[in-house]
Amino acid sequence: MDKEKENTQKKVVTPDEILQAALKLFAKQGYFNTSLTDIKDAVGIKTTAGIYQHFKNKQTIASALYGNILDSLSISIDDIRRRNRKASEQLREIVDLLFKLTDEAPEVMQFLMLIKVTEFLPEEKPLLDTPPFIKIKKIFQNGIRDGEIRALDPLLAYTYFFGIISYTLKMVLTGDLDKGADSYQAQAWLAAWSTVVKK
Amino acid sequence: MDKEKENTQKKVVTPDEILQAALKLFAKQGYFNTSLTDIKDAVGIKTTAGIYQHFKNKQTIASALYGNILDSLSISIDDIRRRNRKASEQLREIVDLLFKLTDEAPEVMQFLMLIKVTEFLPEEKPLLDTPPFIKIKKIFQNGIRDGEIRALDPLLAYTYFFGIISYTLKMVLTGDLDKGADSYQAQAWLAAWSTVVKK
DNA sequence: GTCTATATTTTGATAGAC
DNA sequence: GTCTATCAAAATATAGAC
Repeated sequence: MDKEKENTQKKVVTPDEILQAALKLFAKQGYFNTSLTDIKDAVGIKTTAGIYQHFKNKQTIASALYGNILDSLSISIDDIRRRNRKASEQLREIVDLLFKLTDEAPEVMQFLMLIKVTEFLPEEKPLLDTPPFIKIKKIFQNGIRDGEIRALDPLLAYTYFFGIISYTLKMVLTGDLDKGADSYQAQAWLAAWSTVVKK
Repeated sequence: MDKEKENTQKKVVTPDEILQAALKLFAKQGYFNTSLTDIKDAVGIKTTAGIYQHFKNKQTIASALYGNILDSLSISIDDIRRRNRKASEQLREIVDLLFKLTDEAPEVMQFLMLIKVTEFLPEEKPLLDTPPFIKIKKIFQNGIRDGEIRALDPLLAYTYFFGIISYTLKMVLTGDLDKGADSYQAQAWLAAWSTVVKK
């Protein structure tokens, strides 16, 4: 019995606590392996009924999480694009952000990169059609237009570049690569950038 | 009612029919979104009881599928390694195989690349610890030893190379890239190989 | 706004007739 | 070896007391 709030009565729970707990559980064991009972245990209330005060159902929790993560990412990318002009600089900062997130908020990155969201949120847009990724694709378009990136289908440039970046992060998240993401960042950037740079 | 075998009585079903139907359903809608009822409908028997004649439970079906796919892949890779000496040639043929499979047996590739198998088969080894992928990693080790591939951690070589290949295939499987996989093969190979080749 | 208690539904799974 | 019939378990979800 190493539960923190054992037998205390009427613990008060906020929507954000629920989201945090759900994120951890979804990242660790997947959406379908996580029941509302698991979530209620994690936030320390006695029944699942408390959850329904804040969220309509389990899907809504996942949807809110997905939305929050994409919003936050979108804002970061806006900021990066504002502060940098060259595609190489923008991509470098995005890579920096993703590697940092992998070390500091792995659950967020698991949700973003490992989990197939459309499997439990069929209403949601596929990842590539969401604002942050639309913006990233735009960076490749501009990079090609400006001659920084070699002439090829922008979507393929995106694919090669993020193939390397996201597979590296995936290997870190799964533990197949056993050091922190930051250990691999410099090399991965070089490898990824070299696939698209105009020489 | 466009069901083929409507109202015929006592349809006989083989284990392989069940596996094929399950593979399609798992690939299309995911393991957890696929019930035994879905599978029984797909194979055209009247109740789920018939399935239990051939498989102990739902997990066993997925496990058999996973095993079959890995076995088949392993055999193909053995064959490729036997017929080719250089790492570049071996990898080229493996890439060829994977792109062909993506066009000709997309469900198999979905199972292999898009589905997080450990989520519903917790007993199974992670993909990278299975024979076919152990052999692929070996190819990178040998390539480095022989000076064909530049000196770097073999697992990173694997990561960069297959980052590009598998992300490209993933984009095809999800429909984000809208032509057949074979349209992208030559370019993807060049991009992937260039990240590891010794120049 | 959390609690007790319960309803509802779905799904995985089995027993025994044919 | 498929069928009918049924079970058991688990999970989502709700009603109403406090």
